[in-house]
Amino acid sequence: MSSPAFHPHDHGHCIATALAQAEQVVAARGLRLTPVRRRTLEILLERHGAMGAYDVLERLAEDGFGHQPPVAYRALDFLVENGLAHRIRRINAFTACLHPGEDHHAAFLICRACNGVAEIPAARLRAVMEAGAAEADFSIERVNLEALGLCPECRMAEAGGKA
Amino acid sequence: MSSPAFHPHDHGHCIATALAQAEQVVAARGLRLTPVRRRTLEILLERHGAMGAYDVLERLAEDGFGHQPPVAYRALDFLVENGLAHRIRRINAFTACLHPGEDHHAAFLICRACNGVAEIPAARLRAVMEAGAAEADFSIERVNLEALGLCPECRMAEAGGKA
DNA sequence: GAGTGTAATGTTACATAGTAACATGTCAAC
DNA sequence: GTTGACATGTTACTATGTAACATTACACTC
Repeated sequence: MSSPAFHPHDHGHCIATALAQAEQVVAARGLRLTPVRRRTLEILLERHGAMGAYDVLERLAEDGFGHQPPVAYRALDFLVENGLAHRIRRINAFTACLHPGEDHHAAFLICRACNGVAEIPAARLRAVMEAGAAEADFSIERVNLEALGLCPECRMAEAGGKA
Repeated sequence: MSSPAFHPHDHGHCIATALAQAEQVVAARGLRLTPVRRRTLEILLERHGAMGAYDVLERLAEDGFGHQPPVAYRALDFLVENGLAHRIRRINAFTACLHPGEDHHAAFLICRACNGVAEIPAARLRAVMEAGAAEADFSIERVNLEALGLCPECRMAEAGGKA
């Protein structure tokens, strides 16, 4: 299953795996997964949702880290640059990457109700995009592939109206 | 050619066509292309680039319209909702739609150097995205498909370094 | 052609998101 | 034990986006 985000699963396993992989990726690049960075990743991993930088910052502050925006942005940028997290422009938020190190291109399904984010493989999407770009003689460096909608749970809730 | 943005062309024609089509679309929906809205569209159409809301606002203010952010955001939102313009999240900007009324799904090629934006057809991209979403039982409502990179001109300029 | 309802425009005031610049701290290597 | 590089922290600010409400324009009715 490519996107467990919207289905029940052993989430502790998600976290452990992702953290372990993160350690590897970072070590392999001769970088350091410092306390702030690690904690930031953990915060993102706690749920399959997107979090705004300021929400992350609040959590970091509670844990004794700095209280100012750059603290969060620096850690988040580090994670994004190293493929350990993704930035979701559509909602100005960040989400942990579930399979880092695979140098994948991901696309995102964003639930507008619960803010959940599922990551789906985007190799084909990327290829199609490249083809379109080639026609315009445009060279792609990065892509943002994001869809907004409703996850199964929230769709049921909306349709049923059984609050 | 699907994306004239990065190639020489009769730009006056672009503008005239888009404005005429805008009139039609709006009329067909029983809405009004008021002065602010029309002027906002013209401003966007002046170039095949993306403009921030505050840049648009500045231009509107010069022309005697309101000076406050909601003035620009309302006009821009109106245009986006009616398919006359697109919002490019990646760079927090807006761009005129070159073929409104076709109820198309567009993807965007954004030049990071000159801020130019080309619109490419995204029917296939959308279909691929839908397929991925279906696997996760996710229902898509809107998509953002954006690529950042270099347009032909800017790539030449960068490569050559012949300033 | 005065009155009324609705949509559009305008304003103030604020909320949220992101960054530049610089001071301080940490730590490995020499 | 000093140096250099990187990481963390701060202040202060810029940029982007909205909520709430006052005012105006306009179509429609009587």
